[in-house]
Amino acid sequence: MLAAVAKPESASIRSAKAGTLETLATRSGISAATLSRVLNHPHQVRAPLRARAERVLRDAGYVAHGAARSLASKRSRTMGAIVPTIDSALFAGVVEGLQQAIHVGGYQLLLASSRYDLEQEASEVRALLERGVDGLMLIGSAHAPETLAMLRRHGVPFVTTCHHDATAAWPTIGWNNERESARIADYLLDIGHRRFGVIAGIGAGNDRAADRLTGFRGALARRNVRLADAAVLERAYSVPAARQAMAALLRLPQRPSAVLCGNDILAYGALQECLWQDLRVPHDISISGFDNIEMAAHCRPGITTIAVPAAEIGAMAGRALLQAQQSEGSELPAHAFVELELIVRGSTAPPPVLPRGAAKTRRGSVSSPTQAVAP
Amino acid sequence: MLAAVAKPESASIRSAKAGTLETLATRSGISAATLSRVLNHPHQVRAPLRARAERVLRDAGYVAHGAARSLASKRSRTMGAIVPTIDSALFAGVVEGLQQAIHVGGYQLLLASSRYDLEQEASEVRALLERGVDGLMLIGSAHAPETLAMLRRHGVPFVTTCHHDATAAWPTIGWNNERESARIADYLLDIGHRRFGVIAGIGAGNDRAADRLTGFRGALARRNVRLADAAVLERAYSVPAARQAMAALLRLPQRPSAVLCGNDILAYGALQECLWQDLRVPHDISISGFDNIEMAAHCRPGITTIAVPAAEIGAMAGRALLQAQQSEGSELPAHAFVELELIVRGSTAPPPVLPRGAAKTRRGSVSSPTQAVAP
DNA sequence: TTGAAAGCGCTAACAT
DNA sequence: ATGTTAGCGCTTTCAA
Repeated sequence: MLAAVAKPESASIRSAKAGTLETLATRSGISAATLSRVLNHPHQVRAPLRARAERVLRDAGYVAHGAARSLASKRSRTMGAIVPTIDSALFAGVVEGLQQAIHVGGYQLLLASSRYDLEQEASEVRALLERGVDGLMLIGSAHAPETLAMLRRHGVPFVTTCHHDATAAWPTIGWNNERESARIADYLLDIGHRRFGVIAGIGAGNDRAADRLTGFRGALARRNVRLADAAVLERAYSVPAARQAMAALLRLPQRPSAVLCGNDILAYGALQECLWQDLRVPHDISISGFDNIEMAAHCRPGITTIAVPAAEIGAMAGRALLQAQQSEGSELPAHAFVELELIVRGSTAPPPVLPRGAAKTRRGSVSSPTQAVAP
Repeated sequence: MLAAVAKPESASIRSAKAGTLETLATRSGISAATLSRVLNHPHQVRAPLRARAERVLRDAGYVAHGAARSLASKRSRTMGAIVPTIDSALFAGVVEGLQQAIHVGGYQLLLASSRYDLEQEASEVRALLERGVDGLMLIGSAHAPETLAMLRRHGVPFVTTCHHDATAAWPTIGWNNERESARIADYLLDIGHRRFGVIAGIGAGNDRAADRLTGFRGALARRNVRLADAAVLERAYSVPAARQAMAALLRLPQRPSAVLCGNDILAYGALQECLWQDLRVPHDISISGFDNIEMAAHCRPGITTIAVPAAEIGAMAGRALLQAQQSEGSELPAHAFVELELIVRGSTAPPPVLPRGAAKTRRGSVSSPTQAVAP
């Protein structure tokens, strides 16, 4: 079956009837300027005239012409956001929160995705700048030099989220990924683990993934726990990739008693692989995640993780951007630091007592808390 | 710490240096018209001049002013999309696919969410129309009359996805929810189930949810299987809501041997509740979903469901919208019908033989295949 | 092929 | 408080 894709009856972008302010002005006797004022600064128009104008507008079914409006007012009433991918529980939550927040200010959201590629991000920034966004939200601290240059030149207010960087020249809204992931590692160390594996996100162009890995490494190093290179795997955030990585870790001569994952997707995949191989989690092996996506709470066992308030982060970004509109050139609280919560679930427990584990321990020692995993 | 949200050094939306075509024209000796042509219709300008113009543009770091451009050309190079919520694996996938598809045409995505509210949707449609979107994607067939009226008046090309309606005056891209859900019900009937429970999405303002429920009902009716009112629950798409619903179903005097769920989130919650109550799935009870979100494949047992190619749906919508731009007023293939696949996983199996189930069967009959669940 | 000129529809000074 | 006027920066006839 063939049908037009809802084609206009007139070639014009707006139907002839729809009318411009000019049209309505001549037709109603109220000047276009007043009509415009009623739309933008209602209290500047005295009540009776305003009421009349409102009726005229409503009766005509008037819909403003955004482009003309932006051109004249230098504001698009549109905010931009660029995320690595929309198809992620974390970023979808952030975007949803952002869009709800700017919505209350009458703003719309121009959304793009960078696919974890900083060049792509730069190109999207340019595209959104061309569309005249009044503000912009980006993810993380790693950006192409060109991105920052364009942003600076245009002077568009922007914030970055899901990380924290007190030294950044712009506001950041989020948490310290390195510190938080160190926290999970510390927790596992505290309950006795000494042999670790890591399934991290791919660090290239992804500061959050890189920082989380750095956090894992740092925490272990501070407790003199060695982490072999072969026990650290970087993988794309997908369940199959994580399963494959976990399978590799399980093949290591010194099987880890705990596997730190860069996010919950990776943790979930790791968990599935263990269950598949009839390993008991957490009895045989502990697994931790990051983000606290819905699945982490609902799978069995639940995944020990760090809870990230995705929607709230987005909402904070939205409010900051909104605020930047009003306070033209004024100072704003920046670098919002978000406290995260460690959520302990069933995927982690103290390591097995390894009584018969002599074969796996280098010196056959049964309890050497600072003993590291061999390469 | 206080810091400006990346405030412009100049009050203007664009830095003084950035330059307009006019500026560049006087500065370079090439007219603004030619510069514009180089940007929009390069082949209309002879190579040498074009090359020079391109250098001028590049050296100046020229970034077009979208509003001015839209005003003059009557095209915004922007597509709109309104989904019930972004924070859903299905819609996130659709949006991601849509944005990738329009990206190849140089279009950006203006995204809004309706929160499953048709009035809200109408308001967002209006906002996007004001922003001058060149095309629009909506979800489903249920829309406020006002929504359709505005769309018609503006003549903006639009498509609706995730449903199929051959009678619609605009293109629809998707599948027949009623038919597909009937398919799942038929499958469960085929393997022997006769006592059903249903956990449906909330049908008000959500044609997909309503259609799926209709499909379940229809399939059972055609096989003369009764479905008690008490065995049909409508719930928001959330795991806790689904768990609560499943708990209610399990309390029914005639416990269902199979529970049809409106989507995978509901199925997942239902599954969790069963596991929680130490029921074996599918041995004691079968559960089915819809959408085939990632979790459905990876939980244990996996959820029997209908696979929806979310990203592909979005991409199809994007391509249709793109096509509508070029073929001004021409005919387009519409009502794309997408075939879905039934994926059988571990959450469904033939019903228990109920040998000792006399207490639960009204007439104590052991095998009455067409016997329905009592109210 | 290129340039000059006329808007696109609105907002914001500027008058009154 | 309201109307008149002058652009906003671009695209697109229209001339040359």
